[in-house]
Amino acid sequence: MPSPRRPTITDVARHAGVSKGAVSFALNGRPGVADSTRARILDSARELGWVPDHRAQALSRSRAMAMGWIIARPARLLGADAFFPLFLAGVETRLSEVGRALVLHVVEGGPDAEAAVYRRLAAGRVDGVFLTDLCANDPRFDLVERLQIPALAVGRPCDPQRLPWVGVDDGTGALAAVRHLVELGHRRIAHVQGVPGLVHTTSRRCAWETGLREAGIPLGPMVTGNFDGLQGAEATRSLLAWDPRPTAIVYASDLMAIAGMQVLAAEGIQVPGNISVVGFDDVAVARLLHPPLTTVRHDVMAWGRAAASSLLAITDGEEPTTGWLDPAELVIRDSTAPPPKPLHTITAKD
Amino acid sequence: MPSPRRPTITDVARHAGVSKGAVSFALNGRPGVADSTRARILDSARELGWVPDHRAQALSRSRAMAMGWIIARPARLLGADAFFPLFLAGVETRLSEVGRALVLHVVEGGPDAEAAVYRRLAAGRVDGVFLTDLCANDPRFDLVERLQIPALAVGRPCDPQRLPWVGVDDGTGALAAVRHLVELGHRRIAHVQGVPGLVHTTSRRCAWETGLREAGIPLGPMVTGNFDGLQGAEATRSLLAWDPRPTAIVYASDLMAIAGMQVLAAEGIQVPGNISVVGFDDVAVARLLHPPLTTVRHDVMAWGRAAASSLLAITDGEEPTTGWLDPAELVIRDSTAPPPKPLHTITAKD
DNA sequence: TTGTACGCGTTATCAA
DNA sequence: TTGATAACGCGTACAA
Repeated sequence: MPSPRRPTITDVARHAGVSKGAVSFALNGRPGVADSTRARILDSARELGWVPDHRAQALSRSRAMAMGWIIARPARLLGADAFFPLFLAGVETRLSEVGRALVLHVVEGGPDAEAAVYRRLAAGRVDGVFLTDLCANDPRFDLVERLQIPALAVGRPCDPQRLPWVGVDDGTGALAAVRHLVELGHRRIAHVQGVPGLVHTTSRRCAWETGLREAGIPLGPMVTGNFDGLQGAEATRSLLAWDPRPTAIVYASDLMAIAGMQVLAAEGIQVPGNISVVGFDDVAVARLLHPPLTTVRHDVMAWGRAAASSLLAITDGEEPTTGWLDPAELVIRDSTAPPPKPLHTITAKD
Repeated sequence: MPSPRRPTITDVARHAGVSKGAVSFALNGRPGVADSTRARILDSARELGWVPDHRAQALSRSRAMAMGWIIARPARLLGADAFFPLFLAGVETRLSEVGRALVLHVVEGGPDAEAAVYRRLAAGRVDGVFLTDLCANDPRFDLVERLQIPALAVGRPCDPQRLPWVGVDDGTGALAAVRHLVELGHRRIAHVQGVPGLVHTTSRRCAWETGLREAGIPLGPMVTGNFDGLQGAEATRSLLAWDPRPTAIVYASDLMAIAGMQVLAAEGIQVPGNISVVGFDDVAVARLLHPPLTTVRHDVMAWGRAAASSLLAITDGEEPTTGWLDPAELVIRDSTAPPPKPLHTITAKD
């Protein structure tokens, strides 16, 4: 059996008795082809089972029909990341609608390795890139400019003029969390922040500070966690050593909060009876915990969709939508409650 | 400022004073070019900052230099999936090593929409595809054959002759879980299975049945869950209504187990005091729960790496590694313990 | 509508 | 052995 070579546009042209150009016009729905001819061409294409060759199309259109996302992070951490799969799902659904693919790269090994991947992608592999995990003085801003590759920042860059961006204001949600705790009567509210340097770590911490300040509460203890939850456990233990001990802890991620709750449970500290806990992300298990976790939700899939739309606009030469999407919002469940003692120390019942 | 057009191979050739062909030979490290000439060409390329255009390379080599992974599942579920991010990370690290990209598609909307995406990818967008979420009589086997696109099954297909495959034997781990419970003295061991039809759902359930049979225990109650954890809660409630009530539950996923534990906690049932719980996957939070979850771990990243290696071999015309990787293994933590009552009801001191 | 040059790297052919 | 030349892959776009 001879290997049935995939039909090319030439085969379709011959079959329909027209030229290559006519086929191209007909299939891209452009004027200049008589209706009857167009119908004949479409029939031929269907009959032969012709599908445009992606490589040829990419070359002649000078477009890769794909977007790139480079994640510079130890691959193992992706398993514990709340943002990654949902953002990806959002991006993907949007790109699929217009026949674009997502080219994904996970790169470990420092800025040089990362830059090398950007260079590879810029050489016609993708039409644009998403920049996630923004940090202060992000070197990728220079990089994409030098590489002349369209880019979209996911989150608000420190210099928002430099690049189009789409962000979810997580500060609003974090502030709502602190206000919620203040309303419940908490005066000693600690914070476990995320990886230092990332803009969302900063924005969440600043929101926490703002919340305390507007309530006239001195800044409470703050410790630093990281991507996985393990640091959340350690951070929690160090907070418990504080004197006076915090009555509430605002974590920068659900995973750290979950790890923290385990430490509290192991120490015999009731949540929310003795200490209130707030997470961030609203991961799938958050509502399944005991107690269900009060947390801050952001619609990450919608974020992904919006980011994809913006990047598509950029690469298509249109004006991209840029700025904030719906802000993150507080989801109150059962891990927050009034603090154990009436208010402050004045009722020195201790 | 004139837009500094990216240099082409012709520019390099002119700069080095040789022909296009010579440049191509030199840069691909092939014989037929004098060492001095080769060095001159490489210098020119470096000086001009030339990087081969991916689109042109793909067209002339008739290779996309990318692999495809089509996930036919509601995008929203990716956020709660334990397999997806880790498998992806494993695939990605391997593909990156050889300069290949991963083209990802999430598709909702039934078999037709799915088939359409395979057709698109087969038209030169990728060189091969991963087939995950295998099910009995999987229609994709015919599809990839008809499309003549190299494919690798992730997991053991029902007909393992049909396609190269790489799997992790989760039955071994599930069986170990049941044996562990039997050794602890459990005689009423329930199972919450995953999405019906998937091969791993079947293999886990069969392992549970085998474990019970070899212990001489009649098959206990079994209920069906799904991808997200919510069904795990409902399933657990229905198991609690069983009489006599199970003393242990083996869940087909950690997420369902976590949801189940919340139900148990809400009902005032101690874990593991009253009921033992076993999960599956060993997600990041499993060890962070209270109590830490006994579960079955499979190295999903290694699975991804191995799958990528096999698919690369296939597309490179080599003999792919196929078959089982290291089996899943039981991780005993604190959610399992002897049942509350001595043995059965008869105290049959076998 | 047709014919054909073009995009750009690869490779077969052939001359030196 | 070295290297130039030209055909090739396949869809697009413009002149005719």
